[in-house]
Amino acid sequence: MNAITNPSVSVDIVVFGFDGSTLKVLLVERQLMDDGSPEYKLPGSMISEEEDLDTSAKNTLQALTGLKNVYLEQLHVFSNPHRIKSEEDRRWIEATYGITSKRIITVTYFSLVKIDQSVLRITRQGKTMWCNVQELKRVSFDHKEIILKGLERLCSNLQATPIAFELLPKKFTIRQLQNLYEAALGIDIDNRNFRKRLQKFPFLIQLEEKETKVNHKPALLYQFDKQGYLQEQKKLKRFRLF
Amino acid sequence: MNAITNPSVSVDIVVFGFDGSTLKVLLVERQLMDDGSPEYKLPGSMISEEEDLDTSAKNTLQALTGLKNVYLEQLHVFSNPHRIKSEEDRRWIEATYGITSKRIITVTYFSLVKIDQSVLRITRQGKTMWCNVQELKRVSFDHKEIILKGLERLCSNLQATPIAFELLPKKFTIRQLQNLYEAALGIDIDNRNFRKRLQKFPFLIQLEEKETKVNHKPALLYQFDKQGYLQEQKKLKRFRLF
DNA sequence: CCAAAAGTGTTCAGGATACACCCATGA
DNA sequence: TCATGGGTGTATCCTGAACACTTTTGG
Repeated sequence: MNAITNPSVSVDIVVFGFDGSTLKVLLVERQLMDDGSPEYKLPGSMISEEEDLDTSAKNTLQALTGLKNVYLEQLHVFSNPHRIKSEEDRRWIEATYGITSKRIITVTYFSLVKIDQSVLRITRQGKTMWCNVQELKRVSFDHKEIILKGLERLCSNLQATPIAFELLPKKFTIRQLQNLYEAALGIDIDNRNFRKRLQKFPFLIQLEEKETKVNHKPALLYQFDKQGYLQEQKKLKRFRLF
Repeated sequence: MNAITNPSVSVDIVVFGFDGSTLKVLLVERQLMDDGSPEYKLPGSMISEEEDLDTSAKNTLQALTGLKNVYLEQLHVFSNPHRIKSEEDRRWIEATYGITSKRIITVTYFSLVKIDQSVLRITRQGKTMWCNVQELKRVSFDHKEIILKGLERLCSNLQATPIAFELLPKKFTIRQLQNLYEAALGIDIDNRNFRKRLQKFPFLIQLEEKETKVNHKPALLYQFDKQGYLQEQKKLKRFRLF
């Protein structure tokens, strides 16, 4: 990171991904001093004095995971003066950033990525891991609380905006979209009614292509017309996908 | 404010009030050095190292305006390294807080109060003013941008949660509630349909009392059953008021 | 008795839900 | 030819929108 570091403010990013059936969150390995057992935390870092926080979050994410051009929005500020509890956490911060300040305020970000082969290659290079959201165990600091806040945001955004397409591959099937809603919101959706609803959403482009190599009737592939959506969105009312 | 001040983080609070027909935002006077002409800003201050930010916001609001026990939630972080532009602003900050740091990150809060006689008495003691949201002129720093963010939040909260009652007096009429929605969202609502919708909302208590001293048919007064709502809210689905 | 806002019901169109069978492909 | 998930239509219910007149009070 460049130039002067602000010793009391950090950014942490909750990155969600979807592999077609389950929701994942991206964690990075934290080197522990004592025993060698690995522990995981959210990607994050102290901020530079010369960047706004959106930029800090973007740069941090790229530095730690190689991800860029991903969806990113501010989530919440966590500021409890005692949010860094353990001696171990304190020592890790000192060793990593040379900072001994007792109190660090973290501004958290909410991010979504399409998990495809290139993303898997990139994220495997760093010491990162895609963890199933249902099976989170130990995460460092108060990062579990932050992830829960991210999940809330995911649910409300899924219902208010066409954010789902940030999690799906460019070309996707209706079933994948439905699986995403079902997994994230924890609900069952009637497939026929879901398709009917999608017919009224004007920014889904049906492609000529179909799935291949599946041993059942291959599904048609679709694409989200993001350009069209961004243009119309200002003028028109809100389009709800679900 | 007590103890150590963090020189790079502040809180600013957007307080909305409703006088029965128009939406207001609370501003405090800023003493200018040069000419004596008053300028207004949002209530806010630098933070103490010993408080979480919710507490800082609460205390700041009480210190500057006398308001307490009001609705308060985190709004957004404004962090542009050049958000403090003018020399005048810089000098004001140095004179007020003794801080010369170039960059201040502000964590903003969204707040709602019921404007009644006692609130008017309290807020008139400080150098504060309730400004009509439609008629905002000069406000200091980037506070206009912050107020606009607050307005967005107000609109989405009004549609998602029963937050309207934080802006109305304890006992209110249906018409006041409708006026609030119309003013904040900038829409017209059919009164009959509005009343029908309210009948399905289980936490409105119709009182025996009526308006007095109006030279037309007096309206029945209602109260929001906040206790009941808070209890049921967890178990049940979301109640949408509008 | 007049002015002003309160309060009240019905009709209609569009959206949400529930539900069962045939189709295309790989193995 | 079988197993697997893809894709389709209809009937019913519910919700939201449009719309006009009578009632109660103060002056």
